[in-house]
Amino acid sequence: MHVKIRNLFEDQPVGETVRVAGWVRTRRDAGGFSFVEVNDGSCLGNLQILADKGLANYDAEVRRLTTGCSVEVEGVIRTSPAKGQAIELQAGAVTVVGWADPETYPLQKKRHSFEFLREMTHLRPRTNALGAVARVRSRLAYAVHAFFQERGFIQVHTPIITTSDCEGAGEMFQVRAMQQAGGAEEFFGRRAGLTVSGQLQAEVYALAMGDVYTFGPTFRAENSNTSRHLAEFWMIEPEMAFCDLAGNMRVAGEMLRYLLNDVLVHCAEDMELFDRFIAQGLIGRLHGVAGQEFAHITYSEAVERLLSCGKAFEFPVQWGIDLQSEHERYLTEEVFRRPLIVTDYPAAIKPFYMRVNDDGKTVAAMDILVPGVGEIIGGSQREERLAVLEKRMLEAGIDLEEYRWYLDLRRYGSVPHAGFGLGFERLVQFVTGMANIREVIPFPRTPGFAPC
RNA sequence: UCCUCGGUAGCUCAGUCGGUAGAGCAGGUGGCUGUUAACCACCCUGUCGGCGGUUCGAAUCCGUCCCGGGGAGCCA
Repeated sequence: MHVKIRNLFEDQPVGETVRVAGWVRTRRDAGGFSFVEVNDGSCLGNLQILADKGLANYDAEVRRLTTGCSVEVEGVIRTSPAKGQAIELQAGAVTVVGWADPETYPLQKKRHSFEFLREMTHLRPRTNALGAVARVRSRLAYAVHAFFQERGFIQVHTPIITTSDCEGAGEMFQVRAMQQAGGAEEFFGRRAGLTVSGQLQAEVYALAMGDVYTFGPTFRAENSNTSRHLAEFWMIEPEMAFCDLAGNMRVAGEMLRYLLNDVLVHCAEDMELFDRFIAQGLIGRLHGVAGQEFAHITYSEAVERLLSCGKAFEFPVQWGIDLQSEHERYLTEEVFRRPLIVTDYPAAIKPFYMRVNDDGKTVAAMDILVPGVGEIIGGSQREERLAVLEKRMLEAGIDLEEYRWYLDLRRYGSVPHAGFGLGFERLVQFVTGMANIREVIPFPRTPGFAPC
């Protein structure tokens, strides 16, 4: 049985015989022996293997090991006499499991650009940064479930294939069976697509189970080419019955702070890497975010502030027009310097399901903006009043009959409810400081790009 | 999709005025050393993103397409 290198670093079982398995990161030869650094993905650090000429395959194999080779090593853990590592493994046997021809293996034991690594999504997790991203992403996903499960939320698997377009959420990919290519009847009896949001279906379960959440893949067929958009991404969407906008904001803030605290504790070594090489000062900033309430202003207040700040924006600010990226960045990065919740947007620029405020002009919407990433959460209190919702849907040109099931939720036992969507990759971006969203998902899908 | 900058060796890049390309790293060979971005010596490496055009001659100028960075839109 193999031991995870992470456990060896934690337990430091000096004198014990152990077996590890992983991939060679680098080899250095000394007189009569070699240092082989092995990484098994369990942690950022490599285990230094001491392999001397007494090994049967020393000249034939050990001295030919290069970056990328896979090995099994059995030996005794010792305290390391040299600086750089606390323990090392004195090899009793080194088995080469798989070679990696250095003439053709693309990864070198030096830094590569992320653009270059993106050309090989199948090899890039073998690098320090992408491996760290994978571990942090996994931990964050775990913490998301922990947060909601600890609070009694029920996870709902909303459909991947859907026939309802969550209006305003973006362009849909169409789903068709191959056999219908000739124009035969739709497989599902009507047009279907990949989900752009699980919200509408989450509302169904919220109005039965109370507090629910979804955490699944989401698809947008937009021709977006930016560092923060993907055609396939993962989204977390809690939906809470008997909850208003204030409750929605509270849960969103608590969740983000919980996630940051969790990852700072459990991914400390990986976070150090990001802090040092990806985004200087990252850990300090995240601690700051995790330790205080988020700032909050209404859309109208935001407009006033932008109008009176004296700063010249490329796009003019005017009540009724959606905030531009430059406005959002100015507010969260320069004015407040922390996550900012903007609420109560004009009804005209928001989707039909958001609850109309008493002023009749705004809706109980909220966006959470975060320095460096921008919008990380979008949500709202939902319109629970049947008549108001029907009016909004008609104005939006939506066929009420198609959404009969959605309206039924307001027709029978309607309650105030609210929810939001958290872009999981944007969360990972914010936490790791990675500049491009294509680096925080294992296999990014963007227009013209989906290699494996 | 729009604006803008880029694409040269396996990687990161230089390449002047249009005259057919070179530096570090990587790789190979040898040496040295409890090494750790190891070190020293020598050697190898090119569809200059694709296609077309201008020219005696194009990495260099023009057109077009593809891909990438930055910004914008759409949003999470």
